[in-house]
Amino acid sequence: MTTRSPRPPSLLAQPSYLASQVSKYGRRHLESVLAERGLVLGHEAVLSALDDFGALSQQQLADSLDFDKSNLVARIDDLEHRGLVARTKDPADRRRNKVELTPAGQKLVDELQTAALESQRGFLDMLSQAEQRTLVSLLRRVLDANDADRGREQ
Amino acid sequence: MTTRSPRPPSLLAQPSYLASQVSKYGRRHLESVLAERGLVLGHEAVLSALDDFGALSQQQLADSLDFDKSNLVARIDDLEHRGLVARTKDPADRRRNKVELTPAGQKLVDELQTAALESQRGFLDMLSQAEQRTLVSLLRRVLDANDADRGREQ
DNA sequence: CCTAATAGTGGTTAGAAACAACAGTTGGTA
DNA sequence: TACCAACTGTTGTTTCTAACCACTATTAGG
Repeated sequence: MTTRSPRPPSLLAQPSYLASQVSKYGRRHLESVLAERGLVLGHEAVLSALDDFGALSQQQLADSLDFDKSNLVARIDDLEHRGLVARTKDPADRRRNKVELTPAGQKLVDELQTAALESQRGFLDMLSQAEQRTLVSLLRRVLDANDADRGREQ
Repeated sequence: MTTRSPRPPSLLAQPSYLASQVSKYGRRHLESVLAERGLVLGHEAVLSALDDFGALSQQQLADSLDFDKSNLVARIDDLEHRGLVARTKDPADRRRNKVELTPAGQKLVDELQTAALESQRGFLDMLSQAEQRTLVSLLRRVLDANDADRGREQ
């Protein structure tokens, strides 16, 4: 029985360390789901945003996901080459690219939603449903407040 | 007033996405504190572990921090070159390196503890003290359970 | 009309994380 | 005692996240 060495208590006292390590586990689960389909986290983020909001420009995608716009180019290239999204010049403003899901992309998103949900099982099982809701609610408040700060200073 | 674009609701519903983005903000705060001292997160993790536990082997450090042992080598090299930790062969088992804080390293850890605490302020201020405790408690339970799983399967 | 701002692209850099292969060392056992 | 398996640290490689900068094309405002 090789029990893990305990983590340093001084790190466990830091909320950001806890969040980081928890998300590390969540990521490991999710990445295995995505890897089966040749995707990485950035791909899922783009697909989810397009699913939720419909067609967006690359800049809007970057804003929505807190990505740097330059880092989106390659992700969108990948998805475009695989026929999952379509990139077309916006005739109203020819600087903009309109990015939208193709039918194949929409189909994949729907699959991913359920697969992603399933993959998170076993990762939060130790909490009751009520506790999971509390956790999500607290994390959302932290994220929202920090997003608001970030939006203000820009 | 350039308000941030909203995040995709389907991602906000995923606890691991929330944890990841929250830790991203926490990391940004902490990194600025560490960067002033020429350190990165991995350095702080090593220093904290040695502060909490005293001398450890590199393998024990890796286990405790959930790092791959190969990724620790360079971090410890850095700290050693700066005289913050000492690496000595364990005479009882010459495969092992005993890694321990030097007085300078101990002094830096003490500084970092307070600076890190300070840096987290403004990041969690929107939660009451009780809510912060709840958040930490829930995250710890998730982390502990996943650590236990991981320890078992290895 | 000119200038500033915006949108996308390309390139670079640093760090996190995972993995494979290897040498030296140790410990158990045949 | 000699061998074999396991462990420890090291090196190297690869993938992904993230944060920049510079550049071009385009748009919008004064």
